[in-house]
Amino acid sequence: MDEAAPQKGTVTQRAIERIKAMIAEGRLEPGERLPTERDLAAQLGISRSSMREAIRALTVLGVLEARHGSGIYVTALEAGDLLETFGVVADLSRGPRLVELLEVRRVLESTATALAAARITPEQLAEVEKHLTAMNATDDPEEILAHDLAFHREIANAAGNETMAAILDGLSSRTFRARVWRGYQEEGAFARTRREHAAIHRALAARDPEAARAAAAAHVGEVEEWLRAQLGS
Amino acid sequence: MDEAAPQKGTVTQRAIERIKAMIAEGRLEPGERLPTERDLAAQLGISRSSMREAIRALTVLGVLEARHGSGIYVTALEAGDLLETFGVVADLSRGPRLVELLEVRRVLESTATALAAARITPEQLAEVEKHLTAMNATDDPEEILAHDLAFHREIANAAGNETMAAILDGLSSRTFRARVWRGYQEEGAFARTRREHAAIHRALAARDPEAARAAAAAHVGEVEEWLRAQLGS
DNA sequence: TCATGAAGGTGGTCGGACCACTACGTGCGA
DNA sequence: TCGCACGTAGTGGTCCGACCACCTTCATGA
Repeated sequence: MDEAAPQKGTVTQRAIERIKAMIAEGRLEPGERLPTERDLAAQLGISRSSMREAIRALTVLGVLEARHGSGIYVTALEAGDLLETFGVVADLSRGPRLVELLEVRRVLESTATALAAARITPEQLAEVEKHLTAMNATDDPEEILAHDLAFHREIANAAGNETMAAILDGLSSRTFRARVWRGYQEEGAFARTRREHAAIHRALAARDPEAARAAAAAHVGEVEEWLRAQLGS
Repeated sequence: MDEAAPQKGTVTQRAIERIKAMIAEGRLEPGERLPTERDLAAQLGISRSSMREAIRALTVLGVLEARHGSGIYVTALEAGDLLETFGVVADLSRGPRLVELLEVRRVLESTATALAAARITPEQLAEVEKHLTAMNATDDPEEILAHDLAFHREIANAAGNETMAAILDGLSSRTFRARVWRGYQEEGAFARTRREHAAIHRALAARDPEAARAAAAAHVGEVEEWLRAQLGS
């Protein structure tokens, strides 16, 4: 009775779609445990090998999570889970595409910073300050980079839009920033970066969304312009 | 005990990282053909099964492309290839996260429309008009949706940022819009949508970026507000 | 010269075997 | 009775070998 199977694509691809559909239709809830690989394979009438490939694919997409010895589970399906793969884009992009990514980041980062200025709590602001001072208190590039990332991440979180924060996180993935900032900082951009960070912080403390937007846009824009110039030469 | 044991994660996961690194380091160029699955597995000292899972994972991420009978190739690594998975996010998001996604789309769409107003060519503008009139000339929801998507896609392309266009494409994936718009249009929003689309087109034709930005923001914002209200009730 | 088809190579699928880890219940000892 | 160690079943992780489906290439012959 379960014949009439449309032979489109590979069996693995079909399995991926089936599982995705099950989740989209609500037949599988976030956090729920799936049947075993062996059972799932039997249900869809495919081999365990093919089913494993499908599961692996959905795992890297952040949809499923496999726990060795325990079972396969649907993730919480939160923004962070599903947008983790965004980092891959940033890591594998080169040349003009890097500028485009920074352009997207400038747009989102400025908006997020503006929102944060209106919504940030005193606790979150204190956290931002912590990373700001820590960033200025060291000369270790690695440490600076880490606090720089945390600085912007905290702001993005304060904006109250998890999806936006997750995208920005991907756009600022460690390897991405390391690649771009290495050259940028070598040109003595430390002082400028500090001033820009200070300006962002001032705008947040003053609860001034427009100033925050401008400061964030200028901050990312500086890097963007530098990179554009680099590619031109 | 163990000497130089990189035993972190599964072998498949390590294989994924290895291949990704090879591409990031430029040892594999876009479009280049990889060794066979069997050779790759031998090179990394793992089984073909595990290697296949790694390849499948990178395939769904849009990094690799497997051609049956021919070989495995690195994709062009363009924005569209890597951001195809973005649609999964839109398809599997529910509740409050849908509003967040629309918020992101509002920010990016308004920026893209503003850029398009400054950069769009007469040919592209004609294409936009084509979809606008086609959209208004039918009552078939499916057709309207298709032209609606094409309308915004053409504008995003005219903005000149492929990455941004690809993200917007994912945020407007067919199933995503179908889910949200079904209810939205049922409330007789057709007339309002037409007015908004007309306003966007006018701004584009007038090469007025600020007007275009405002019109696009209002357009997405309407849906956003409606969805927010839906979730509240 | 060009259509044809045979052959080899490649990804796709399958089934089974075994390993590594987890979860849970049993039973021992305190 | 309680607590903990241990054993055991079940699960995902890995490997192997075989075969199938498809593409590419090239020798063949009209």
